[in-house]
Amino acid sequence: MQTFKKEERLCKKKTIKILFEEGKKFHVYPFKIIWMDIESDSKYPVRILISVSKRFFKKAVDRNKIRRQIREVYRKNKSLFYEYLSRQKKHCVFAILYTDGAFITFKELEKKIIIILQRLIDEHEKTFK
RNA sequence: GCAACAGCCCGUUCUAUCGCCACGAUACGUUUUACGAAUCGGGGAGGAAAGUCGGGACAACACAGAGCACCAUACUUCCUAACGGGAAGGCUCCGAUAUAUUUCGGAGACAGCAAGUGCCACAGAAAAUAACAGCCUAAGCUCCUUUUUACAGGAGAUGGCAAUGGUGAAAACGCGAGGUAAGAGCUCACGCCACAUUAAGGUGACUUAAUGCGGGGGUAAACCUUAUGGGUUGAAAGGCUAAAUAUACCGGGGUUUGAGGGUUGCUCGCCCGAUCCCGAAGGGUAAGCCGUUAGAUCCUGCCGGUGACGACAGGACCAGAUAAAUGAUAGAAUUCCGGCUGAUACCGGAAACAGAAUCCCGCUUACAGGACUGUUGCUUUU
RNA sequence: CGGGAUGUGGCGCAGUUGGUUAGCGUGCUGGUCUGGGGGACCAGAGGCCGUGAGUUCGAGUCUCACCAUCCCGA
Repeated sequence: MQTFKKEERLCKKKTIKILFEEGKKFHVYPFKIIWMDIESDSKYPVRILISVSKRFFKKAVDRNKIRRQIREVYRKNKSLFYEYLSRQKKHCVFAILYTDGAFITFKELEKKIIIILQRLIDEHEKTFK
């Protein structure tokens, strides 16, 4: 299912605060990923936060565009990560931050996101073995 | 037909696949409400949503009053819920055309320096009381000379004057005549300006004409004066539900002889009035609903008005998110740019400015391209 | 959403009530002292005062609009 509902987004202020204080981080240019494991009884295994800083893109239109493209790519490719987590019976939250001042094309974006999801699985395996 | 200027309006479209947000309907599950997932239906950024520069609506608190501050505005009339906005008009200045002055276009924070105070660098005698240089010394005073013995001449003191001073952004209304010892709006004619009165036109600003009185440097985006207006706060307003608890303890100060609070900033006055303020330290919560989208609303027609705009009739319901929806990809069309060409075709690239957050009316700023209207110029055809 | 501050040589800052030629420290360039470096001394360059209008005889300064940066308020 290539959906992206409210339950799949990270909305709780408290959770966000904890994530930024205690989450594990890695970089895949031009992104920065912060993730952590949580206890939850939601039917969706992952909650995600997408952020594009005002520091890199001054105009709201540009920020919206990048955020929407990231969301779109994630929506289409997330099944990989979902299947893995469902097998492990784990829940996870992560934030994906765009940390560069230039645009990249949609196809490049797609490649990067797939790399990120693969890396997340790897990191997750390392942590819980 | 082309070009320039001004005004006004629009501001990409279609298809496929996969999504997001709220609403309505249907049947289903848990079953009191409500919630959950499913299907269907129609809806989902802008002319500036931006800057947050004005003004409102709305909400809470306050609302015997007086004075002083403070802030805003500033030609007139009208429009508007209101405005620092808009319309029409007046005046001043600038540009063009013809050169009496008219016509066209543009700009103007456009009340008052003749209410007071301040400031005006350098230069210059002097930047506003008129001083200095200078000119004159008539009348009256002192001395001297000559002698026709007083009418003269000279010097001094005393007094008068604002013409001359060529510097400056700016020089004591301009210019001419009279007048005088020398001079001066001191007087007069013409002209400029200010004020007052009257008459005519205009709702009015104002215009034209006459009479009277008068002479004034500039600067209020200098202080200020005058007139008018202004209660404070701001959706983080405010209301409700849920959850959670502790005015702990310590230090300082005040107090029924009136502390403290409210009343706009202050003073007076008025009202309430018995645990009140400050510091330090600590405990709990920080989740959701209403406000929140039907309104100074939008569309069409017609009428009134020079116009901004208003009245009437009919129709429509048109975003409501909240770590924040309104999208992504692919293809096609349309427009523009570049390459190539005699021209099409073809290839490549681009599609402006920009994203609602309580709502509305303005202003300002950004903007690819296009449509319409008007004026002016050139050209072609009839 | 509301309120406020700042913008001046490369960098950090002064600049009064509009006035003649916009200063200071540091850095830069050249020279002198030294055998050389450091250091000291001397000289010099470098500014349309964030941008654009307006008021004024004359704006870094006054007024308006815009741009950028920063801060405060739950």
